Amino acid sequence: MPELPEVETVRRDLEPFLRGRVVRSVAITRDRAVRRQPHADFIAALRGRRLTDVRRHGKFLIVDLDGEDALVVHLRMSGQLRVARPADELAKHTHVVVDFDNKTQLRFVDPRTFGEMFVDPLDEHRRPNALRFLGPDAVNDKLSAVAFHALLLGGRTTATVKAALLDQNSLAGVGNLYADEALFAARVHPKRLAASITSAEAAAIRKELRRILAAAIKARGSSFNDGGYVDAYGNPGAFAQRHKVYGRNGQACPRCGSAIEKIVVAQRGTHFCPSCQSLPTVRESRRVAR
DNA sequence: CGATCTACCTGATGGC
DNA sequence: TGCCATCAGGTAGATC
Repeated sequence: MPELPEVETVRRDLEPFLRGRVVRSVAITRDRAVRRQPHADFIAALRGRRLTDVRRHGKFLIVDLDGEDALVVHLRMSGQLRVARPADELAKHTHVVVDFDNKTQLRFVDPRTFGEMFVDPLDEHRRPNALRFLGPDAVNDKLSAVAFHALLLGGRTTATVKAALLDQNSLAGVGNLYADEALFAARVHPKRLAASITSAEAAAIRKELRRILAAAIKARGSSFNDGGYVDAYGNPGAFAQRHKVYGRNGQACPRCGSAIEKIVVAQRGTHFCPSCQSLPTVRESRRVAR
């Protein structure tokens, strides 16, 4: 499932490929792939436009058009953006094909159809209107430790720290996998109340999160056998083998040897080490018991 | 208001 | 072997 490192890898693949290209035609073969606007509007907004840049905010890709709007893409669970030539075999679940002026194509492939594309106006900060709700990007250098702590607290009362990390309105880009890995590295229990996180703990979570995201980008993301995430050329990333807890329930904790457990937190499968991630206080345990 | 629940999907997996 | 039930997961929108 693409999260920040995977989307960033795709962005880096696509930038040299898309920059300067002019859209010749657009074909939508699955209605749901473009659902925020009429298909005709989407196609008309793209045809004849030149692509000037490829950016990312959280898990959203933003492809700038020459003007005041952008093509926005979210891969959700199973979406892929693939570069291709017109003669290349069409993969199953290909829902959108964009043809360019140099006989190349960008293809949107998405088995679970949760992903989507849309064209959206940019505001004065060149942010798409629909992405105004997003918090700062998780790898934004300007996000200080103090600001990060404030984001985690965020007026929350009963929400867990894991829920806070997953909240894209607070912090953009962290999904289930990297939330688990960061909390393990920072030795913070996923069920801890966000409101109880100290500044020292927040600093540790921020530091580990940034370290892990950077390492995952360097490894070109996390891929699984389910064929979910691959880069723009169809190649898997190499970071999954370095996961410490995600998908490793029952295995030995690499730090203390205890068995990794899988529980449900914030309605998500959550992996953690019960002995070396600080336990919630008794009072917190009672609050988040259900 | 914050927090939680549900819908949206399909491929993979497990049980019988 | 085949069939069915279950699960996974990000976000929007509804509900608590």
